[in-house]
Amino acid sequence: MSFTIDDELWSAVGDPIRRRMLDLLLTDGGGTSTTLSARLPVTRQAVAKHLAVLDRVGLVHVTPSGRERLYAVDEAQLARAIAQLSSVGATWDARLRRIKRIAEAIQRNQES
Amino acid sequence: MSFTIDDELWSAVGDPIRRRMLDLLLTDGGGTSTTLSARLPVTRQAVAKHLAVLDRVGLVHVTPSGRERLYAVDEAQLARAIAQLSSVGATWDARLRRIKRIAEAIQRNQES
DNA sequence: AATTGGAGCAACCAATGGTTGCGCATGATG
DNA sequence: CATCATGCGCAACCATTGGTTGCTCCAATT
Repeated sequence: MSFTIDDELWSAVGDPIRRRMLDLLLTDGGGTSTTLSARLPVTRQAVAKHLAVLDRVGLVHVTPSGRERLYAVDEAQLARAIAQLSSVGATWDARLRRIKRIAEAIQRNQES
Repeated sequence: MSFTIDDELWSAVGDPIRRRMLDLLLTDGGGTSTTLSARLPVTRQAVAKHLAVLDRVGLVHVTPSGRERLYAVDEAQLARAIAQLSSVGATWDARLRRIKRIAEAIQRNQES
């Protein structure tokens, strides 16, 4: 039980386009809806919507500069998202291992 | 670039309900749409649709038994999904660390 | 044979990710 | 200074998806 995970955060990084956006923002150190859309297979408007989602969950923050709106990754929040990802992965991993252990125990029992 | 990630697999585990379903299937060792829906905040039909999604990407498999259809987690496929999760996490983590390193280097430069 | 209960199917609804088209404001250019 | 052009936001619209209800069907139990 007890999903320590923040569903909003997860679903924010659940979208493949948003993951690529985070990737671009990380490697380029920032970007606008226009610059991002130039490197993605979707329109500027779609990118803007995604940026709004990422902004809502705090994964990016924006700094207006003239007529541009420059977005950059919030590193602390991304770190939290990463932690939650690996947390769920670890949980499942542990369960899989437990199942395997039990299965092996049963097999040992049957052999004896 | 090169997203080694299988978007279908990711988006399958991207849904919070489906994650909880996988969780239940893992802990209980299997279940049907009816038994799962009893422990989830959605209807049997919704669960059935989710099971169809999980089945399509191979995260679960079904064994008909009488009038029931028993679903269980495909451990190998789940293991692959976990690997991809942690892979993306590791990538981002590395990028964050690199950024931090660069930032520190700059700061050291400015101090000198 | 009648009843019960699990599962599938269809219609429908809301939210989301995508598009196009437009207007607006601000920075660059003559 | 006037004009051009560009970056952005807003609105309407469409397709897909996750959810519901209502029904039928089929197999197990009694």
